[in-house]
Amino acid sequence: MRILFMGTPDIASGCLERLYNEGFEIAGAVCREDKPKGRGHKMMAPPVKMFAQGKNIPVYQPNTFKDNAFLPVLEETKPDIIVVVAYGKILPKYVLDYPKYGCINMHASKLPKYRGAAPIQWAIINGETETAATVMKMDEGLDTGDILVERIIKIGEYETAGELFDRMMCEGAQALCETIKNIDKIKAKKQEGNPVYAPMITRETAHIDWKDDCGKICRLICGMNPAPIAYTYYKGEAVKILSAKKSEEQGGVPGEIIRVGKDGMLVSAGSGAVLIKTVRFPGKKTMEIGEYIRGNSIETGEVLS
RNA sequence: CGCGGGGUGGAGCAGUUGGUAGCUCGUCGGGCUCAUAACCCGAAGGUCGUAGGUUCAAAUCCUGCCUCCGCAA
Repeated sequence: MRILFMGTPDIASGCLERLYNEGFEIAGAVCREDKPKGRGHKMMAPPVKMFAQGKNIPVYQPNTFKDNAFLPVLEETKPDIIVVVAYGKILPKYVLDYPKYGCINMHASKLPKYRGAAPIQWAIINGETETAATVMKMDEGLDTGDILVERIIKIGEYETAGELFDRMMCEGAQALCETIKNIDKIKAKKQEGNPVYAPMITRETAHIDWKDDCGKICRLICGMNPAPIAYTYYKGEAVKILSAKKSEEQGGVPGEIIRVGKDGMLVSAGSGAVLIKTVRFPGKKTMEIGEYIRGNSIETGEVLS
């Protein structure tokens, strides 16, 4: 079984690593092109490329699939199956049809919920108590393929997107292994239920609306961690909030800082309040509120926006 | 050449008209208290990132280097 792997970010790299360690034959790794990233805008190779290069797996970074542009790679690698994890581009039909076993995709949600770019984050933001690592047979739609393997994952109350990502990577990789090993026996199931889309997370998604319920705000904070990080404005400066707990305390207008102590900063919400524990002020590193107030001050009564 | 901030006792910070290094917390000792992460008294602990330069004198001005971080993508 020759596998052509397609994926770009960490979660894809983790799955590729697992497949590699399981001994599957990886004919090649396809990922998006290098992009200028980080401080100084240096060109950075995506995680999948980094891993593949370390294992001497051929890396392909096509800029387009139009007009059979990818055909030479398919003919060169001759995959029996293509495994896709967070690749970031739509595959045209000629690619989907090329391998004997078609293309399978690991998607980080319990389909048909959270089809799209940011399933993990939205599952957390919306307060789902469980999600899944789902492997489906790809078709031409966006995450609309028939389900092959589904591994349910419980979501903890204050679980961050980062934590869920890690577990998703494990379960997802496991699901992929199961699928590939039993590809002949597995019966695909149609997705059942109403689809829900998980659009890309933008900067605005991470902006806290203090008129929301305290529980929702906390979920947003968890769902936006470790990226892009939920934020609010304190005296005109964007302050990122890494962690917080909900509180039943009432008082003040939404966004008003009720009190500040070493256990955190209590901020009034639309209903209830939020005890902010970890923050990052502009130019500063991430700090617990208790640490921050030793050398800096936060004024009670200010209203965050 | 994307923009920007910082490296000062264990932690977070102050300290630019250059001239004895300070604050909050923590730590250690003691006291108070039924008791405490609370309070009071006291103590220890800093080559001010590094290499040079200017100067009678530099944490503070100039230059190179190392290094950490934030934003934007």
